[in-house]
Order: sequence, then structure tokens, then C-alpha cells
Amino acid sequence: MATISDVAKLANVSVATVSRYLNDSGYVGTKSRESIELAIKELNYSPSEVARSLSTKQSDIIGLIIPDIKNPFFPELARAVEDTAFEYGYTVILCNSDENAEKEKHYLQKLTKKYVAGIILTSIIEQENHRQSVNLPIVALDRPIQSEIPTVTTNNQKGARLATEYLLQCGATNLLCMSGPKNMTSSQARVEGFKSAINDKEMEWQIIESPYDFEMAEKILYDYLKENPAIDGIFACSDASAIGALKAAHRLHLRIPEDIQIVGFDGIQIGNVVSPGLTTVAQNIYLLGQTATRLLIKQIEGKNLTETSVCIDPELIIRETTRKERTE
Amino acid sequence: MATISDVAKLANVSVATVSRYLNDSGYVGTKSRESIELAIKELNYSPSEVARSLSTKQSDIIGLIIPDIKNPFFPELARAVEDTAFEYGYTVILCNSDENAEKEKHYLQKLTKKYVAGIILTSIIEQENHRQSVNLPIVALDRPIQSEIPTVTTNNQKGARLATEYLLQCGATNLLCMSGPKNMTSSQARVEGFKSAINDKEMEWQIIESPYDFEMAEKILYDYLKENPAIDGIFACSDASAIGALKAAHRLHLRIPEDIQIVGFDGIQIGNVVSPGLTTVAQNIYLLGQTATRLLIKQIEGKNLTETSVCIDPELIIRETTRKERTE
DNA sequence: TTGTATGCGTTATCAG
DNA sequence: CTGATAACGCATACAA
Repeated sequence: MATISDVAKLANVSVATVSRYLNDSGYVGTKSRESIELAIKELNYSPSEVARSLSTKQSDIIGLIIPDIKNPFFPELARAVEDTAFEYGYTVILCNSDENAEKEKHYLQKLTKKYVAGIILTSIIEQENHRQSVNLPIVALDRPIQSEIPTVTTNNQKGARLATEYLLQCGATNLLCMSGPKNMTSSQARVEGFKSAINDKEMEWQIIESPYDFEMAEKILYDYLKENPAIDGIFACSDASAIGALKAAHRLHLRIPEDIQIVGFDGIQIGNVVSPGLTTVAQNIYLLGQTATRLLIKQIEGKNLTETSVCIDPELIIRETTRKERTE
Repeated sequence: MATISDVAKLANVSVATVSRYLNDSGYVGTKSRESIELAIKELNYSPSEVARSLSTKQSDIIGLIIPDIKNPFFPELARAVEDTAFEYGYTVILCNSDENAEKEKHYLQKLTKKYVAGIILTSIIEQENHRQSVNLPIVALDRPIQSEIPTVTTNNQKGARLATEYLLQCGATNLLCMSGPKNMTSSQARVEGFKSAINDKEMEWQIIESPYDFEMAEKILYDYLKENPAIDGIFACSDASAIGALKAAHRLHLRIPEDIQIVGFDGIQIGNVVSPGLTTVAQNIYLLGQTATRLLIKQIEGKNLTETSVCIDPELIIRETTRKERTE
């Protein structure tokens, strides 16, 4: 690996000049420029980012901390982040926190030691004072952390309301809301949305908690539906649990959507391959990741943020787990 | 951020001693040790990995280059890599190459500039001399690159043979093999496996090419099945195309598995949520990633490899897109 | 057992 | 416009 001083020697100039050329900071004469360019070609030189980092105390690495890339929501998000990072010349380190506070902290520290330029965080830890422990640009994704930290989220409440209202329009009269883990603010917001749609309507409804996991959801719902056969509409706070519900309903020989209707939340691809196709409130996952990354890079590059937080509207995608809307 | 010399000062020793303590290389007296430990606590010191990298010309970063994290095969793989890396104290940079040679090269160079410790590569570029262009530990994953580079793959041929033989046992008599892109060696191997199972049996069979993509596969197969209604068994070289085939068959009102049977390849999660559940040749994706990472780390740490390449057997998972095997 | 000095590859300051 | 040179934070050979 050739170094900057190799280039300098070959080009008969000083390293300072080469450095100036590389970063086009300051002047560099035409002659010098030419010989430098030649030397760089000659030596196939390319600057060491590590040395550069040490000097500038910055790198072009972005840390992305998510719960689990296997969770079907995150690949698309990660992809959006990586694409956007790539576009701006950054590179991303992937960290799976498993919703585990210890692991999350570990990564936060590790990333700091690497002089990463900034961090995108999908965190469960809400009470923790992240900004204090790491003195870096951060943006919270999908789940808000603290008021001071820029956040990109979906309008969960609105989405949930949309879903629930649609379910009612489609004739459901006895609703079940499958919430996510209680400590997730996004799940809380979705439950709120559900309630706001029910509002004061006189009808049967109930809420149960279920993890965002196919199999767990299936198990829980199988038992629950057996005990509560009157339920004819389900709003699940995630597509994962919606699909679990779908399977449970199948096992109970319930016809979908005739006997029971289901609406999910997230808009992950699987919802479209399952049959019947899952009606769901789709988050704009790609936009979410892209926006977060752009917000982060703006911070990194010192531009002050005009918008400190952004909330993206989800969209109801109607497929086959709901009946046709009645347009009387 | 405290530095090593801050610690040295506070502990009343030299930086060299602190450094020795940190890496426990060389001697360090009990007294020094104690005061150093104290100072480190005091200052909440933690060494800069960047400076360390510059000095040692090594880092604890592993580069992972894959086609697309959105492709449902890769999240699990990436997770395995990350888990294993984490276990050994490494960290991973995620790169999506989009099967694009330019992008792949770009990342290869970029990673080199970062002094990454090694690279795990799922490459399409077979003719390229990777090892030459980057002088780093590399291991090829899923798809072999060059003979000299350690490779971790699934036994594709064997898996495909298994699948095809099973299809025959289940009574299929007119087979279609949906291959992947021609230039993928893994797809080639699977086609070979298919052929070897057919061997000299007198029967109808044909091969068509289809990308590993739900929608494309569905489109292609819809047209094809319409023209060739006699086909009663499909071996798809990927679960993605198998699922596409499933949807196409649905649209044509073919009953599965009564009218047409399908076996996929990969063992991605979606295969289990789709209905009917997809019979498939499951790769041990996690083991694949874990093995590759271990192999890489061994190289990085200078241990010579006893096994330069490993080939993992896949497993036939029987679900509902095939009929019961006839045990006459 | 410990400290000094030098190098790792860049950037950046400050004289020329 | 250009060139020394200190600094970035750490590792390490060599002395002491």
C-alpha cells in the first residue's frame, strides 16, 4: 500500500501539497497537480481512512443499531440506510441489539471508540440518557427515545385508527386488538389509535398482548379465539402477529374474511405472499430509513436541522383478509 | 475522551506501561497495575480503536458483502455472521453489492482502505482475481470464487438430487426445473443435481430459467404453465421462485399438491408461512454464516486452516406442496 | 520492571 | 503557491 509520502516523493512535492490536492483545501499549482495525479495513478494510491480518522477524529462510518435483522421489518430499513449512506459516501456498521439494553450499550461504546460519524438507533431503552453517554450525532428510528434526539417515526396512531375504522366499515362488530410488548411506545400509540376509532361506539372489543413473532402470536391467538369465538375482526399491531393470527384462524377452520377479518401493521413483503393476502397498514419503510439517514448526515456535516423530527404517514393496503367495504 | 497519556499521567507511569497493561504484553508491576486500573476507572478511559488500527494496521472490523439484504436469504446469514463476529470481538460492515461488479469492487477497495481485518464475500464475479486486488483474508460464502479462496457452500447438487428424487417418489411424472440465473455456479450445481436424479429415467422433463424473484418467477411461470399444462411437478432452484410458482399455480386454479407439486430450495422462513407450506431443500443458513465467519477469523488470527473449504449438507423439509410419499 | 523514542498515514498550522 | 513540522492516540523496539 502506497502512502501519501510515496506519492509526494514520486511527484517531487511535499506531503502537504499532496494532502491539499486530495482534499482540495488550499492552493496547488498546475504543475504540481499534474505530477501528483500522475504519481497517484502510478502507485495506485488511495488514502488510508484510518490515518485520516485519527487526524480528523471523524470517520465515514455510520452505526446502525437494530433489534434483529431477521425480523422482516428491518432488512428493508437497513437497505434504505445503506443505500442513502452509500450515496453520501458513508458506510454502515450493522449491530443487532436483541432488544437487550446491555448489548445496546456495548455497541454504543464500541461505535464511539471507532470514531463513527453518527448512529441510527432503534432503541427500546427510553429512560436512558443516550446523548449524554455518547457525544455523537444520533437519530432515533421507528421508536422515539428522548425529546432532544431527532426522531423519525411512522404516524402509528393515525395508522391504527385507519385500520380499525376500515375494519368497522367492513362490517366487523366484535373487535380484538393484538398489541405488541407493552413497553414499546410504537405499540402503545397503535393501541391508542385503535381505541380512538372505537371511541364511544357501542360494541364489543378487547385487547391482548402478544410479541411481534409469528409463532408466539399464533399460539396465543389460537387459544384465545377458541375461548372467544364471537370475535369477527382483528387489528394486529404488527404484520408478524397478524400472520400468526391468520394461521391460528386457519387451524380453527375459520374462513377469512367471511368468519373473521384481519388487518396488520407494517407492510412487510411477506404480507403479500401469504394467502389470503394480508390487508395491512403499510409503513413507508424505505422512506423511514432514508429520512433518518439524511437527518443524521445533516447533523454530521454540521448543518442545523430545520426539522428536528419527522413523522411519516402510513397507508392502508387492502388485500384479502378483509371483506369489501360496504358503500351504502 | 481521555487518552492513554492522560491515564499515564494520572497513574504516574509512562504510556508504554499503560499500553503494556492494556494488551498485557510484557511486564507490569503490581503497583503500576493498580494505579493504572484506578486511573482508567477515574477517567472512564477506553482506547481509541482508530489509533490502534493505524499502529497495528489491523482492525476488528469484518466486511460482509452480499447482493441484497432484502433478499430473504441474507438476513439470517448476516445475523449468523454478526453473532459470530460479536462472539470473537469483531464488528461487521454491511455492503449490498446488488450483484453489480462495479459496486463490489468499490466496496472491496473501500474496505481495504479501512484496514478491515477480513472480508466475507458472496460474489458473482468468478473470473476476477480478488485475492490479488485485495491483499486480505477473504472467505467466499454461498458461491465459490476461486480455488485458492476458502469457501463455504451448501452441497447444492446433492440437495437438488434429493428434491427431485422426492418429487418422483411422490408420483410426479412430468417435471419442470426452474433454474436460477445461468452465471450462478450454485444454480448450475442445482440443475446438475436435478439432471442426475432424472438420469436415464424415461420421462418428460424440461428446464427454464427464472430470476430468484417472486414476481418475475410468477409471471414467467404463469405463461409457461398455461402452455404446458401437463407439468405435474416443479423443482425450483430457490424458494423465491418456488413461491412465485405457487402463486402462478393458484392463479391458474391448479390444486396443490393434487394437480401440481412444488419443491423449493433455500429454507427461508417465508416458505413456512405461505399456504400451502412449501416443501423445500433447506440450507443450514445460520451454520453457513457461522462457519464462514469462524474460518475468516482463523485466517485473520494467523492460524492455518486445517480445512480450507467446507460444504454443508442441506436437508429436505417436507411440508404441503408435495403429496405423501408412496411407500409401496 | 519501566521509560524513551519512533513510527503508523493524514491533516493542519505556519512560516517561507 | 509550497514545504517543514507538530499533532492525532497508540504500539513497540530498545535502553535503562
